[in-house]
Amino acid sequence: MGRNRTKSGKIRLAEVAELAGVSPITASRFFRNPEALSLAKRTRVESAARELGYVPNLAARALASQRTEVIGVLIPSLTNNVFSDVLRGIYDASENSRYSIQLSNTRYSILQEEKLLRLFLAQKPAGLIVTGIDQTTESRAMLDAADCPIVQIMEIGPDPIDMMIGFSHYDAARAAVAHLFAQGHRKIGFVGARMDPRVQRRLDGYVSAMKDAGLFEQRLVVTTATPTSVTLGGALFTDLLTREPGMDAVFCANDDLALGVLFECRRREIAIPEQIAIVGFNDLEFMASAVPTLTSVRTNRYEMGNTAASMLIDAIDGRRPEHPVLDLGFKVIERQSSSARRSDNRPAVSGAGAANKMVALPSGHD
Amino acid sequence: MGRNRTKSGKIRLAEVAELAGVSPITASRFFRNPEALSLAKRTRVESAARELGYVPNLAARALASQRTEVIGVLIPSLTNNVFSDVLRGIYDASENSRYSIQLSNTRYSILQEEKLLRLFLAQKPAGLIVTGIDQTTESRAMLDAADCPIVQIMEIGPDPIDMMIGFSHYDAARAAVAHLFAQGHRKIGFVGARMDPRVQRRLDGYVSAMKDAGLFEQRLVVTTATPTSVTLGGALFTDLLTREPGMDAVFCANDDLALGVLFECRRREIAIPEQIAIVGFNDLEFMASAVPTLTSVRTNRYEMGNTAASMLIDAIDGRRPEHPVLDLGFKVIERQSSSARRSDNRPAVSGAGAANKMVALPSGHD
DNA sequence: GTCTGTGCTGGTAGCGCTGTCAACGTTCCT
DNA sequence: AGGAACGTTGACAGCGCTACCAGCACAGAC
Repeated sequence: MGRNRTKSGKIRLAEVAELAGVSPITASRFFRNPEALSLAKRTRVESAARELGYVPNLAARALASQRTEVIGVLIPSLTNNVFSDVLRGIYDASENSRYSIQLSNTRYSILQEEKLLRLFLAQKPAGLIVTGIDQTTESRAMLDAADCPIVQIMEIGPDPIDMMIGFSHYDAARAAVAHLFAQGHRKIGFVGARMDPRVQRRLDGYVSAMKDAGLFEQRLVVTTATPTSVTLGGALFTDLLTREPGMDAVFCANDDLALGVLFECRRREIAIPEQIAIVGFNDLEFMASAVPTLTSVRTNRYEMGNTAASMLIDAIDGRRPEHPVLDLGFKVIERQSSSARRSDNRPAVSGAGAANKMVALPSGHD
Repeated sequence: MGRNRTKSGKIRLAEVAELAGVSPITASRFFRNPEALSLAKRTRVESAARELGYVPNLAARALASQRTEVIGVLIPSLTNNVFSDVLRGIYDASENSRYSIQLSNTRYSILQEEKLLRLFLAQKPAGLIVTGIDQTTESRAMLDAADCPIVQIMEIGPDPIDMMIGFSHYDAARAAVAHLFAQGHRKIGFVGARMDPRVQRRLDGYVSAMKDAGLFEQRLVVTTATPTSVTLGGALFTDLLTREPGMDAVFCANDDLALGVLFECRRREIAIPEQIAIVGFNDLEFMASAVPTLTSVRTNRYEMGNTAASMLIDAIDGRRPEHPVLDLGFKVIERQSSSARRSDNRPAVSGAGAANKMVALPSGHD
């Protein structure tokens, strides 16, 4: 056996076929569509492959079949822990499939995204996951013309390219503000960093809610293009406080900023929520643990990535979902930092997040 | 032109060659080793490729050349933000090279690692980045036999497979404990989660430092196999406090735990650092922003990933580094949470981390 | 003038696999 | 009995690229 090995010493499909006593093409079929083989040959090929430790050569397969088993993923940031949750979901879903993930970082640039898209598309990916709904016209054209399934993640909007999974950042922000209104807050500040399209839509949601209540003032909004950080949260909050000392609540575009605000309040001995209420966004793990515990808008990041990859793989395999657009919703998780009145002025010793009251549920339009 | 396009409509090398008026093989050389062409042909091929928008077919290239331009990366976790920094470094370094990254998650299982390694190696990667120095015997054998450069990251140790970049977690932990000793602390607790090999070595460093000082007691150590979180930090600290109420400092195996301890202290109204000092590990961004600011051991995660990928790419291209083992060291960043006496009993309003005093520098053995 | 070496170029022959289509045997129907 | 239908199998011909080696022109050495 193995008398005609490839020079690299690797086992080829031909060797497996020879050992199994079938033609190479039959052995090939075993790996792609085992049901097409008779039970006898199937077991023969299987044991031959196992015995020889055969691993298919993906390059040869890709070349011959004119398609790859690669799912391209375009995300804007590797730093942001929001995306690490999404990615984990994607990788988990891909793990038991035959598809592998090819990840690229657009760095929040739609031009960079366009460039990467061109590169990806040239390699004929099996599927594509792209972030958001803001692409260049050129990118959009390429995606529309692509002959593979595509999922847009992180948010939902009109006119999907193919499939779409996310939630309405606009509605989520409105819900957060509505929650603060319900607690009696009126002068609600907005703190935002990076200002990518999704943060922008959170700002839009905030603005619309404030305007609806006749409470909007431009000086209540502080934003920057700088990437987010805890420290930045403190700095932006300081800005906001200078502009509007009478502020009674802050809605932060993400949880890092909210933590920064919390610490800054502590530095300034501002009582939370008595003097200032805080609401964050994303509901990262630490929010339930902070003192006081921090209210946040929970988003289903892992599920988003996981479902996106599952839907994509199903679509690649010809099982298109009934509903190509999936709204995963959000929840306002109400905690101490925004409760109308604290039951006890000193923090509870009992531990964090004992009772996370949920306020607004699933989501969006409809 | 294009009279013999491939059916998929894609431009092939042959088309480029035809337009440039050279043979396909010459055009091929242009992309692999442009210096080998005469200037005239080089410019002709270049403009032909640009004009046609040629993108090479990587599958065909891989099949013909018997090697891929893929760098395999094996990391134990996608959740842990320590790895997101490392990954960012890796992706950044790969971005301007012709290599692409293939990422897989071992989930802290060396058996899973072995399985993934087998898969990777079968595709003849151009290079490999693996986490840590604890592989199965089988994995080790495969890696030793692999005919591509390999970099081990996150820590350094004896007997590198090929290249290695990281720092001594053992020494870093000893330095953290030494810093606490220097501040006058004696009953120093250890809080650790997940207990992967690197956390284990931090514990070992802590134990040895404590034993050297004759201060080690088993009940000062609280660990769990549970993945780390801020909330867990509070819970483990609570445990520790029950066992040893007289404790005057805690060394946390990572910053999330440290933040959890900080919040738990706040809940219990334990003054930091007067009653208990805190030292974390990794120096994540929020440590400088917390109130009080938190001492931590700074590790060069981005640089580790970035340098690892750069070294690897250089090695693939035949430029092996002078020193295959690189110790990136660490720094104990001393902040309020472990200062011997606070200049002012109330936290400074001025903002965080104004003066990060560095204590122990670079590192390890030398 | 012949020979050797160097720089550049091209022809040939695959890399390992799969798409396509034809062919076979068997069953079931008319 | 003849034929259609199905399930199963195999032969052939590439996929687009590169390794290998041969060949050419030219320069310098003898």
